[in-house]
Amino acid sequence: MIQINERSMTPIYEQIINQVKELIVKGGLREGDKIPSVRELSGMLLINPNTVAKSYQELERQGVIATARGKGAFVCKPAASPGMERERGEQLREEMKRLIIEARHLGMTKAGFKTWVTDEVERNWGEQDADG
Amino acid sequence: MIQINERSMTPIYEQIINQVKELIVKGGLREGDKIPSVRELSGMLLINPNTVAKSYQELERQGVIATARGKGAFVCKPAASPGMERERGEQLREEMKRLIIEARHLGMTKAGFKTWVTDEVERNWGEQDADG
DNA sequence: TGTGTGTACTATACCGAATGATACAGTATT
DNA sequence: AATACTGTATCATTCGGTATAGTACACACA
Repeated sequence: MIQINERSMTPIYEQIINQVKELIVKGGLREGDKIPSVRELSGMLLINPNTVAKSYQELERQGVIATARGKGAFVCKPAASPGMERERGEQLREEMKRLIIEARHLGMTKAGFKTWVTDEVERNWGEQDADG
Repeated sequence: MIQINERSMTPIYEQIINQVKELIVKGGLREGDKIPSVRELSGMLLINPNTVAKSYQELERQGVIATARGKGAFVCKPAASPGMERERGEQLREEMKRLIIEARHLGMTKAGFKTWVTDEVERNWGEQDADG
């Protein structure tokens, strides 16, 4: 379900965040589904509970999951606050800009880049939405 | 020319790397151009020379610039080694995957994402290339 | 012989990531 | 009431990367 790469440059708590989001997007987790408890997941991944807790707190801050003492953590319906969307939208622009510059330095052409992006979208977007 | 954001989460030496690459892509720096010396740039940015040196070493490792003792650092002609291209290509795929998943969680539609990417490409790609 | 260049090395300070352990607070079940 | 589960909070500690500081070396050029 969730796998951790010890040698990755991205910290463990971010790997958890990213993989939970990926599972949701790709249909492995649906709205209302219960995700493993802090202690469960820390036991499965052989990492510290505090690290998992940090991931869940950030996921809740982003409106991806909802947590409740004694009950557990559950997948939310997508409902990001406007402020949060602006914040993460700006970050997304910066990352895309960096990615484009990197692609140029790898020798990609503009047309090649566009088709490459299209391929990656088809591979990672998950289920179709209204205008898919 | 190059500006450092002290409060940014990205380390200074990476900011330098990214901005040098951006300058090259956007035409501010061309093949053969001399870039500021380690001590010059560290003086301009009010940072430690070792930090600039680290940036230049990574830029040289990636084949973006060439350095020579006593002469300085100069912009290279793009000639990345095949191994380097594979390494960075894989990294690019991972980043794009993460970016796509993030876009979904921000409520973008597939079509909306594609047009957004197109806009960013037009804004950041720089001069036209063969099939632009 | 100078001056400017990249490079190398050591030492230090700071911060985030991750661990370990303990305790607290709310929920559900028995 | 008791118990077991949940998320949360706090403290201490270790570890690695970032950045600074200072010094020294090797090469190029005038």
